[in-house]
Amino acid sequence: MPHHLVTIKDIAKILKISVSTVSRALRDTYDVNRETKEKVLAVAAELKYKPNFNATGLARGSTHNIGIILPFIANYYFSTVITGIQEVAHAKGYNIILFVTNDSPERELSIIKNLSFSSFDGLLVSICSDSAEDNHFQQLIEDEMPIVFFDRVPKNIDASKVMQDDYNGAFEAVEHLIQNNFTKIAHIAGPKGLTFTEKRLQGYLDALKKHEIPVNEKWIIFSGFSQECGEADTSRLLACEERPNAIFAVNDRKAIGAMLALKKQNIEIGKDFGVIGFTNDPVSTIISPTLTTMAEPAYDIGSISCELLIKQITKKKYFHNEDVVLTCKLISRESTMRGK
Amino acid sequence: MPHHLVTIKDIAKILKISVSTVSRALRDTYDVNRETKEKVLAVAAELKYKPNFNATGLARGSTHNIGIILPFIANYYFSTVITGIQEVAHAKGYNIILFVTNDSPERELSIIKNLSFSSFDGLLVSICSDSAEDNHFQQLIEDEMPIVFFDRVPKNIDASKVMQDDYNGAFEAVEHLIQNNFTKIAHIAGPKGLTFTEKRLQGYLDALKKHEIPVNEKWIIFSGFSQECGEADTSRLLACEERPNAIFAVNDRKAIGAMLALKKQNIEIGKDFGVIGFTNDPVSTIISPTLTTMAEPAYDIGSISCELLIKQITKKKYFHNEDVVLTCKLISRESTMRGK
DNA sequence: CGCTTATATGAGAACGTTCTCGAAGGTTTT
DNA sequence: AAAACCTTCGAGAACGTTCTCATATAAGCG
Repeated sequence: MPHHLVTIKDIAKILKISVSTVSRALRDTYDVNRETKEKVLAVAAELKYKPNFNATGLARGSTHNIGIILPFIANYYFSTVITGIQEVAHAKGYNIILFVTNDSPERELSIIKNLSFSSFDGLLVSICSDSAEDNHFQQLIEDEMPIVFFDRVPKNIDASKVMQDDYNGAFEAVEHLIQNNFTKIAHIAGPKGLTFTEKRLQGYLDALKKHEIPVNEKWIIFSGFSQECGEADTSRLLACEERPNAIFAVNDRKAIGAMLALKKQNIEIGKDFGVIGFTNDPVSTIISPTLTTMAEPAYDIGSISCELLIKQITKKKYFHNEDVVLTCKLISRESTMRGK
Repeated sequence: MPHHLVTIKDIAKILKISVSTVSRALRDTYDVNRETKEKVLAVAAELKYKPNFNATGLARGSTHNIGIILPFIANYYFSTVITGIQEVAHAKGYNIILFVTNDSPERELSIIKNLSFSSFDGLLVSICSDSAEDNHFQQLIEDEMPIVFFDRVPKNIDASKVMQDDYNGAFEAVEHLIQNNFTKIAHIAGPKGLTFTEKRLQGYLDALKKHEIPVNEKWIIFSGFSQECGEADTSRLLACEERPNAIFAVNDRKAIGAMLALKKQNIEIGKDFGVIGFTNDPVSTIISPTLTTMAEPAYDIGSISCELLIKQITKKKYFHNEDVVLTCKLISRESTMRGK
């Protein structure tokens, strides 16, 4: 039994009216008789009519799709963001199409170059670490593609951006360490060049400044986001002639790496050495001691980005770029409760 | 500067040839002169021509999209599967469209009911826990929608399925416990009714049988997949008058929950009590003691499912359903190395 | 009761492709 | 030199919608 898709024509034929009327009845346009509209809807429901998005896309120049471009998907933060995006997209009748860059600028570029304009109403993007290629996004924007950046946002592009309050989050995290008597604080940072790496670094620096703690350049290390990086960075830190007694890590995975390195040297975390992370990845409650962290509103980042994008898509002409900054929340756990 | 999309017509006009020729030149069909083909490709590249997928979709009845329907995305297993899918989809020029059911049968149903047939060339699906509604998938299949199920597959549907070897994985896991002198083995299972819950249970039962260990019905608990469930199940287990001394958990998250419950009662894991999980979630190396587990080939599940689907899409007529079963691998860690 | 204005509908072009058919010209066969 | 074939291309329909325009009928107005 070959599946014959139900089209608007079938409905028209059954009711002996024209396709245009059916088309109008199916949408919420008003120049159609109440009665005929109801009839059409009834038949459509009965036949299980579903619109052909290719056809509507072709005719109206709009699809039901929004694209997401991001570095990874297999990690707590991003997969939670996607969940948030998915939720509002689904509610508003949009499909989401996923593009994963693996944090590779080449892959990012290739994705954008091959992007079929006609396939998306808009784009949600979190750029990859070394995305020097701001101008490709610039090109997209000039071509009037609605776009909102989240989390990892480019510096020099005028577009809507949604992110957490990295600066104040970092500031509070460091102050929390200080308040718990950890004053020799190192910072395991993210890769250079990423806006939020810089903002978290600045928060760290300013918190030290406020409390008149001198900055030790050797205690600031830039590297990737992985647990392994955190572990390696910490080993380097512990080899310094002047050892720190606390670490503020740019994210939880690196903080976990740090804890593993500390454990290997039998340093008692939370007592002799404080560790604080960023994100509130569920692992932070599983490791022992449990990890203090700045919780990021990942789900909200996703849902708000998506709402903003849809606003931009639908209001196109009257839309002004918006920056949304969401606050983080300190979650105090064992890794910073100083005993001494 | 309003963005004027370049179409096949533009190319035709420039070269003073017909659109049909351009269309042919752009694809790999052979009845076109080598020279003209090269000219067309050159102009297309210069103008940065990109095909309009809505138009090709309409004309050919095929899109470049494959849909993924799954319960969750924010967890190690599924996000890794998606990464695998994404990789081959991207390589073969397909986009992936994501639908998350949140493990709710209603949501699953609503997604399928609203699925626009014309938007997908095929579907990759992992059903949700209580998806009694097999017949909706059955309907899709009868309507000739290419579809392959992965991981959480329905029982009574004739379709391609890709999964890990749950039965033997469970069998080996339990044997591993026995070999390490844990013989009073409980099983924290998944929700009833899911095929892989049953297969893992059967592996557990048969391993006990082989080693002539009697089954204790009270030591088999069915519940959800979360860490909290694992913790609760374990508390119940420890309250039994006859206590087990080992747990085989249906997945790592529940195993972690179990470990947390055991720690609260100061039971020494790996020595007095063995715990083994399933999946090889990265957390299993972070918790202390580290968790022994059966590693699932999540990435391969994704990539193979996707390859199978694309094969089904392209060969439609001559395609026969395939079942692919991938082996699991025991990763032995601290939680099962008995001291006594 | 003829005139304008509203309301409701239909005819048909348009969106950007693919695809079928046939024609033109060239090459080989007989 | 006629017949048969091959290669290359163009014209135009088709895919399922939306949208513009025109038209038919009904309602309101002086």
